[in-house]
Amino acid sequence: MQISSRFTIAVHIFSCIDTFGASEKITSDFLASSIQVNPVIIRKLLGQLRDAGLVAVQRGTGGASLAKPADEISLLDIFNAVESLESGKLFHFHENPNPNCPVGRSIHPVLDGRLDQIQSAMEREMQRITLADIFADTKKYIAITSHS
Amino acid sequence: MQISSRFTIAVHIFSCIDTFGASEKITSDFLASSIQVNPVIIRKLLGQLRDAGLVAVQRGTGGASLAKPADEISLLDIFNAVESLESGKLFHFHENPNPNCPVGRSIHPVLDGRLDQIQSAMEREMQRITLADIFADTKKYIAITSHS
DNA sequence: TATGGTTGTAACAAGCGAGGTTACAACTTC
DNA sequence: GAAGTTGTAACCTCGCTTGTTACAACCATA
Repeated sequence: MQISSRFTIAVHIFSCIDTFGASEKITSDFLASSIQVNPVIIRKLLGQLRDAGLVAVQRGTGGASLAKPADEISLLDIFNAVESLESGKLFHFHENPNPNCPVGRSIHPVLDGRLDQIQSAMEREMQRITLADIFADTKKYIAITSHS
Repeated sequence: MQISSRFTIAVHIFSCIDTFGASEKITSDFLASSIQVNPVIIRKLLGQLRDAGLVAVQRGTGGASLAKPADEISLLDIFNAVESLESGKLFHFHENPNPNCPVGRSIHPVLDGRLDQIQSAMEREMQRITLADIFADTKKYIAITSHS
């Protein structure tokens, strides 16, 4: 099962805030047209990002902005905000291994640490990448492809 | 979205083969009772593991066994065998970013590499762990908890 | 060759989460 | 109050996971 597109959509939202935030009001409708999904999807996502302390959203008047400097928001922060994993675990373990079987008893103690180890490797990599990196790359890409 | 339990079930299957393979015939019914899931689930999984060249399954007479030495089967091999990701990608990207928006155009080129980088970190960790490691840990755990 | 245990697979169902959509109350500025 | 926006409820569809029954194909052995 793939990780849901909420994650890439969230990054897209941040890139829009950075690119257009100075000149335009970043509403859910504006974002919806860049991302091409329903505005309500965006609002729900912005709600998750707000609850995680990553964005500020203006009620009534409208508009989203960063709640922190870009280099203090990592991809892991975003991932954890929008991808609420069951009890924080990336891997879904089968529920009822047979406790009367030696292997059934041992599978959890043996595997749990390994699964954490794998998940940690992924999280470490996500933590190393911040929005500052993404914004820099986006600026570079837009500059290269626009001065034609 | 969590990774499906097929992965942990598959590892459980291998542990049973290693622990009981010498003394018992490892049928889908036997495995089903240790894992406590339906035998048909096991047969489908064994089919995927067989197609990936990881196990050998006897038709008619029944029984599963390793198709390779344990230290030549990594958790990544198992993961790829049972968790068929859409086009091999861990992250589901939103389908239609707006090509008329600078950010919509750049989000793919900017993010794709980063996502691959994260997925690679996870895969590298999975590749480092082989069934030989799991089997050794299982033996250790069973030994410790059985001589009471 | 007939029997019994087993695998492979089809067919279906229930449950869950993702993603979509409409609708509307609550809010804020003008 | 009007206009634009957010927050949220309610509902839908779709696909995937997991579970289940059923049965043909298979193979060793009696």
